[in-house]
Amino acid sequence: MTDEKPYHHGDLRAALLVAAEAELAEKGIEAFSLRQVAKRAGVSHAAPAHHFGDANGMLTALAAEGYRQFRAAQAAREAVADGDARAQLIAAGLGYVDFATTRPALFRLLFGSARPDHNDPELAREGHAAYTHLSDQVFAAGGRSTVDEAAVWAVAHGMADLLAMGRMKAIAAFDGAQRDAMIGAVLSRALP
Amino acid sequence: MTDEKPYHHGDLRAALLVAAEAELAEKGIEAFSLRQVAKRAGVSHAAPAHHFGDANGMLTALAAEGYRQFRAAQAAREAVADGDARAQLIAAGLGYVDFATTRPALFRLLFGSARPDHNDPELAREGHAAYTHLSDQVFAAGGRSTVDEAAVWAVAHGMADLLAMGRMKAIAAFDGAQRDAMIGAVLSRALP
DNA sequence: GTCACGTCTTGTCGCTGTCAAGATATTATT
DNA sequence: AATAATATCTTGACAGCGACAAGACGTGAC
Repeated sequence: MTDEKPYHHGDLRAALLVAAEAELAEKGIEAFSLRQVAKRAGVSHAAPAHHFGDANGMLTALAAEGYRQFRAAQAAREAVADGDARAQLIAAGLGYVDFATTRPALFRLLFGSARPDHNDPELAREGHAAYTHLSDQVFAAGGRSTVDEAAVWAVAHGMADLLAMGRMKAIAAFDGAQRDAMIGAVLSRALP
Repeated sequence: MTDEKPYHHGDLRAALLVAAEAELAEKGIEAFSLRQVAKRAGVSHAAPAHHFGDANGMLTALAAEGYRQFRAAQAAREAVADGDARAQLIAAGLGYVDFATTRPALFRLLFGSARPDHNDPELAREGHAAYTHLSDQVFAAGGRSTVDEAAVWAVAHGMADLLAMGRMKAIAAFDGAQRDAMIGAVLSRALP
């Protein structure tokens, strides 16, 4: 670690993002406070402004990081799944749900908040990469139309969102292999 | 209308809910302000407290009203659809999406916000009624398992959420009958 | 060694939600 | 009918918030 503290405080931008994710996970997006993030990182309340502009800028940067974690969650499932295209698609869907249930506040930041600026170049790039990954897998697994794409995405996203919000109790009641099997069964229907 | 103005100002509770819905639709839930709602209704900033307790209490009452509109949107589609159980289920799904796209902020209040208190008796009752309606239709249309229920709900909710947030551009690009046909095709896959 | 620049702090502003206290209008009691 | 009790609404205050301005501080360039 040679370039760890290039300036006064260290790599404050990265430290603020870590603090922001923790704050978001604890309080939820509707109680997210920029000043609390600054306090958690041990800096003054105006320090974040220089790195992110304003609070939405900080959430935009956090969302970009969130998309990387989102794709990592899918990659983790794909790595332990069978190699055929259909199994890989199911794995990606399970990773989609994994991310939503283990990091619900971050998931809502990505898909259910108006605060991140999705026109920001970095965020747009990460979001597009996530979409492209799913889309590619749909076509690799035999999908041929926009409807195929929409169906797979809708199923994965719907389960992810409902489980993240604690609404789908019929499935949330299970865990482990049973739960994966149920989610996989639902995902399977999207692509005939 | 004999009992329209039983007290000082009139039926302030109802007037506040109307103002709150307008405010929510214009500003979104993340910029929702109780004081702005009071100003819109022409009362002091502390007037809402007596009727709703606090801001979350007001959003709880608004969410209960939202669930009634949610079911009304489904009923409107069902009324003009064929009578067989499967067509009725598709219609309910189309109504689900209609509500999300025509009232996105209210939809997010119901399904994507931590602010309404879902343990509130009225809200719990309305939410349960909405769930029961969809569940009944799934079984009427031949569904037999928890997976059938989850699949239909996930598809409808996923499309609704993604369209409400403006994410599913492939389908948002269409409108009218074409759009209904695509959404209906996606819904159809959930129940084999 | 001095200057310019990037980084962070302090202080201030208007706005927010909540609480306390008081004013006003309706209803109940006698 | 007069008075008491209660429900409704207003005013005023408080701490916390995001944003902005000004200044202090450390770093690197020349």
